[in-house]
Amino acid sequence: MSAEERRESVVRAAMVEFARGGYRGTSTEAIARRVGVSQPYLFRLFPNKQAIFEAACEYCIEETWRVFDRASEGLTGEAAQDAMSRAYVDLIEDREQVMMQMQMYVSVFAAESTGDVQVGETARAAWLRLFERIEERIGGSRKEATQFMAYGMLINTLVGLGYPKDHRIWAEFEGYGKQAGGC
Amino acid sequence: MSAEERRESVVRAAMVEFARGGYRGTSTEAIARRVGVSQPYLFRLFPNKQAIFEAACEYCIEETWRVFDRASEGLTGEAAQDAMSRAYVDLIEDREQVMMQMQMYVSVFAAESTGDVQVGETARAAWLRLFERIEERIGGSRKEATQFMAYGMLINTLVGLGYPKDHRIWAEFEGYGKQAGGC
DNA sequence: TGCCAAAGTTATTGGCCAATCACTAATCTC
DNA sequence: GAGATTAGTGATTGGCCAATAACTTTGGCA
Repeated sequence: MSAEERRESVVRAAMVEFARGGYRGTSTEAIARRVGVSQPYLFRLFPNKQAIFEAACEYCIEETWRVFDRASEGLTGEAAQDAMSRAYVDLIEDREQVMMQMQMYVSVFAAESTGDVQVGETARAAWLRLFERIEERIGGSRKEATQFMAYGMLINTLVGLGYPKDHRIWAEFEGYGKQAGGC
Repeated sequence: MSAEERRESVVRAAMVEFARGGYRGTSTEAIARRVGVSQPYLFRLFPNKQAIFEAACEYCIEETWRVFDRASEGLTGEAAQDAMSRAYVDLIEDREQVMMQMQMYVSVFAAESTGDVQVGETARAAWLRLFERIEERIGGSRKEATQFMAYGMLINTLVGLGYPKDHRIWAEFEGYGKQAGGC
């Protein structure tokens, strides 16, 4: 397998592991095991652990956009928003995707505390890009986009906390744990 | 100082440290240093590190409610909601408070992966209690309460990512980085 | 076929950290 | 002021982990 292909498989594996354990709670050993290579080899593909984490963050945000994009292709306004809402409800079945997002959010502060501002800048840029793409797809309404993201972040929280699908806290989110949607 | 008083000062210090480093990224040594006691003494006050973390989670959620409660005392409906919105905008000046919440959200998944379901149950119960108190204060509207929480979680995310106050991403949140409020 | 570059491994190290143990200092109570 | 309870410390240990260095395997192509 080429280095480039390996790098991508590392990023995917890293996403799963980091989603679970966070930056500090995930060993490079665990990532390597999941990929099926030796632990030191990761350091041939990436300069250090931090770089793997950053790649996983970017990948995760891009992946989220791909899901929204595919779901709302050719749509605009409310129709696009509905389509993306439904897509997100599907996406969160994959708890790892959501948790990696959350890990990204908490890691910026930690990184800043150790003097590393790079992580924060990368993360802010990635998130802003996602926001603006959604805003555009919805039809340029900042207010709508903000609300869309707000509900998304609440969903992330509820997923993180692990409320079961049929818990009453999900009541306002039609379509999750039920048949069909349109949030 | 009595053991009970010490325990509380440990929890407060733990909140600050965990907010920054997360569960795995925070050493008991760091917490002890902040409190001003020796590291082994923490294990006289708490059975283990996990217990300190859980106490910090509960404290953090309670603290959040106290802020809302104080701000909206005697109010109901929209007035209460406005008051709480404004109070939250003040609260997030203290980035640690917000980050501890986020750490709590991401730690449940990690704990579950190691077979510990206790953390999750504690966290879900604490969060649900906060939600229901807010819901009641607002006047019993689940929809309004959900929206309130949703915007709260978005704010948490933006704080986590560290967008400066005057960044355009905050545009929808009147009162943050500006003079007055009413979100 | 033989070579070389890219892919990949084993062994190791130095640092960190939760938790335990054995011990000391202060405070209270009669 | 003795005796006991409570607050608190120093030293240690066993396990984990990021990163490095030195070495081996594999595949393509002249």
